[in-house]
Order: sequence, then C-alpha cells, then structure tokens
Amino acid sequence: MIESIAEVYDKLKLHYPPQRWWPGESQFEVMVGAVLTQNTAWRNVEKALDGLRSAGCLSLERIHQLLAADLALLIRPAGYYNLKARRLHNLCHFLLANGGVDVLGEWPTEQLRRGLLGINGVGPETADDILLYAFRREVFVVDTYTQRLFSRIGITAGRHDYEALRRRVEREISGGAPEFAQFHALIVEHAKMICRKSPLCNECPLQLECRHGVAIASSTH
DNA sequence: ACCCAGGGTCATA
DNA sequence: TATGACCATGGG
Repeated sequence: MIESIAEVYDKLKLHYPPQRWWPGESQFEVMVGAVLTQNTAWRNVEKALDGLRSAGCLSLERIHQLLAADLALLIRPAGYYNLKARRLHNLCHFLLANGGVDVLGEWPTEQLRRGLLGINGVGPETADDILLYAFRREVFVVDTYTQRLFSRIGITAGRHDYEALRRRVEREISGGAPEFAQFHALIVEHAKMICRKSPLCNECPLQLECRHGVAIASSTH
C-alpha cells in the first residue's frame, strides 16, 4: 500500500527514465502550448504550434496583431480553435498590458498566479503550467491524471480540491521546480503506459494505482 | 462508430 | 456548491 506522495514519486523514478518535458523555444511558446493543450492531445497541439511557427506567427506581437478568425485558422488542429483563438488573445493582452514577459518574470509567484487566473480562459492547471514551465516557479501542476492517480491510490478522498492537493504535493516533495516538473511528467508518462498496455489493475507496471481490482486508466472502464 | 485527449466558462437550480 | 452544455480536431 502506498502511503505517501514521495513514495509515489520514488516508484515512478525507478520505473521510468527521466522525462524531458515541455520543450519550447521560448517562454511565450510554452504559454501558447499551455492554452492549446486544454483537453487536447499534445500531438494536435504540436501541429498547431508548427502551423504558427511556419507562418512566422509564434510570437507575442504577431499573435496579438492577428485577427481572431485568422488565428483560429492557424491553430485549427488543436481543436476548439475559435475558443482558443480568443483565449490566446486574452493571454497576449495580459502580457502586453503588464509590460511583457520579462517584466512579469519579476513578479512574486502568488501575484503572478492571481494575474494569470484573471485571464478569461486560464484556469488553475493552465496557470500552473505557465508558472512551472514558462517561469520556473516552485508550483506543482495538478492535472486530471494526477487527480485520478492519487484518488485511486487512496491518497486523496476522491474530491476535486485542486488547491489542497497542489499544496500538499508542494509540501511533501522537496527539490523545487525541477522536481515538480519531473514528477508531473512521470505521472503523465505512467498514465499513457497503463492506458495503452495494461488497463487492468493486475497488469499495471508499478502495482501503483491498484485498488479493488479497478482499472485506473480511464474513468469509464 | 465510438471514446477521449496534459480544461475552462457560462447558464441554471 | 454543483451539475450540464458547450467548445472541435485527430488518433486509437
């Protein structure tokens, strides 16, 4: 039986290679990816990012200038393109209205987090993606995989409670931003593995999320 | 033909 | 506070 969050991290590190996660040419590209990947497979996000790049539009100024309709066309493979075009514009507006990415880099983490959450289209996970992977702040990202995993193991009582879980991981895992990033990446890697290869509890690689013989890979299984 | 993916907002009750 | 509808493409 798994008892602590640190124990989960240790097991994941033992069974999977170190993950290189969220490669991006710039902080801004990471932020764009964070919006585009909302409820969307990453491979589709890559297509959209490539589209923006090859159009020479993967920059704060260019996206800000684009008409929503044109932007939507460029990010079409990422899905929800009309919605996400608006959200990207909202993000750009926030960045420009506050002096740009470098100036925001000087903000304290809590202030920056509140600012990001104030953007229409940026919720808790997207904000924390940006804080951790674009600004390298000591913030852990709680995504649906994380919630499902911890809920199954019995670490959480199965409640949503995003903030509580985030704080708890940040308190129990030491090492700061690099460790938070690695932990999050390993959770996603693990989720992909069990989803494809071992949907059943008894076959899962780590015997990690086993509980009452129920599959964890998908809530609908 | 279905299921779901590295969510978030808004309208209802 | 808590559900439900909605957004939409692409791969399994």
